[in-house]
Amino acid sequence: MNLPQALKRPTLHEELVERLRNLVVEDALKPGEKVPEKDLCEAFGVSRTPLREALKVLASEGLVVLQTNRGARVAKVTREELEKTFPVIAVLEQLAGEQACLHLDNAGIARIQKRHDAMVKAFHARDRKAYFKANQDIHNALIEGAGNDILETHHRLLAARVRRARYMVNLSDERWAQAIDEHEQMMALLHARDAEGLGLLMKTHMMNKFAAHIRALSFAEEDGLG
Amino acid sequence: MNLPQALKRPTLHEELVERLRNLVVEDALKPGEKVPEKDLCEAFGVSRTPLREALKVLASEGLVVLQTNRGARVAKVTREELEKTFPVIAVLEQLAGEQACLHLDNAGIARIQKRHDAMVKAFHARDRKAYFKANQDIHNALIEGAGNDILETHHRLLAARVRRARYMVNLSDERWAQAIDEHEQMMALLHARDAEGLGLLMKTHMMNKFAAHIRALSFAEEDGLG
DNA sequence: TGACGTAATTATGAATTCATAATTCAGTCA
DNA sequence: TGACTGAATTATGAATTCATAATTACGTCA
Repeated sequence: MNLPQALKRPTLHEELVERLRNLVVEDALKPGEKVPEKDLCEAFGVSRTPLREALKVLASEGLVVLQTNRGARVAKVTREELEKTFPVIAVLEQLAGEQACLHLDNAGIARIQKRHDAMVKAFHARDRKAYFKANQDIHNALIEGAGNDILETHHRLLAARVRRARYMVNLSDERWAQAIDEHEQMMALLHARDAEGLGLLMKTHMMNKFAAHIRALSFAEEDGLG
Repeated sequence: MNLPQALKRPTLHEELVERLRNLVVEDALKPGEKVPEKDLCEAFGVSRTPLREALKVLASEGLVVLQTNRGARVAKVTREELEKTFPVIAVLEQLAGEQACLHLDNAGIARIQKRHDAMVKAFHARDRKAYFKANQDIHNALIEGAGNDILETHHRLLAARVRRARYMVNLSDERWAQAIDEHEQMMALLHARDAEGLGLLMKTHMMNKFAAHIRALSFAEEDGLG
């Protein structure tokens, strides 16, 4: 029998970690900006203690940077950091791809296929927002499909740090088409349950994504937006 | 010019994270045990506030588990968790091996060779403790050699969670000899700067290590020590 | 006018306090 | 004796307070 774990009520600091993380990822708190402790306390209606606890956790995740006696700032996502983060995400996705092939049942694969179809539809409709969302869903589903929560946790931590950057670049039509093509191949390999193949493809897919981002970032920097 | 980053004095909670982490990794606080908030406050001579902040961080690292209104316990390292953690460490080491080949200069490789020699010496002297330390040093040096602090951070987080388990198993003579052999090959590939080769070997090396641990753990469980 | 030094203000780290949930323990009754 | 009840104790989460570092505002002098 599967007894429910001693039920877990949330504490303030846990909720705050969630909500602050969202503020950062959704760009309500911008990189480099100070995290206004007092204002946030008022906004959330809590005292400083749980909020500060939450900030410590976010700092350990790398989403904010703490400066002694000078409070917290939202971490900047530098190009250098992207260059270090993407390869790590890539190998985690590779592992996820391999494991997903082994662990997912047919129903699980069908669910991913559905999302894939939605993504292709968004591509043809040139709906970038829907595409982005579906894409994210697929990757998350594959990670989940690996059935390894340690892998999932670390992937999530890393993905959170670059997600903001990923919202900002609007990929070129070429890259977009290429990405769709890669995803088609991924689905084929998943259906064939070619673990090694899917792993390798997911890694290169991620590195291609990365290269596109760096390129886009270069243009942005030239335009003085970096 | 390379300006020093706004110099960073440590805060109490940061020091406490360090010291508590050590207590857990070095097995002074045992898995499943309650973390005695009050005692630790007295021992460290601090109030509960910074200590609790530190516990939140450790919880986000997975070293302790928080239960609402029931305090913190040292996380148990179950076999299931080992089974999920090792593959992730393995792919991170693979990446590290690849990158280290590309980034390390000759001096860096020489430093690792020195540690390797020390490890081989400890092996011949059958000094398990010295071997374990040298082994750890080598792996850490290779990770560092990759020159990717994101990779390093996540490797450290994962390694911390299994280190305790790794202290406990005493590897068989066969496995020990095999490990030495694998390390000899690693050095050869590093000198040859065969990035792909070293990456693959480090991955399988880690998975072999893992298999040996699981075997040892099985015997321990049969002996009723699990 | 503008750079410098100093006082006032604010923000931060950490200790303390407070309300409440969990645990312990004594007492009761079957 | 042993399971149950409820009061006493303790531990925990969160608010508040306090000391000090950082920042801002202001006044002085070149």
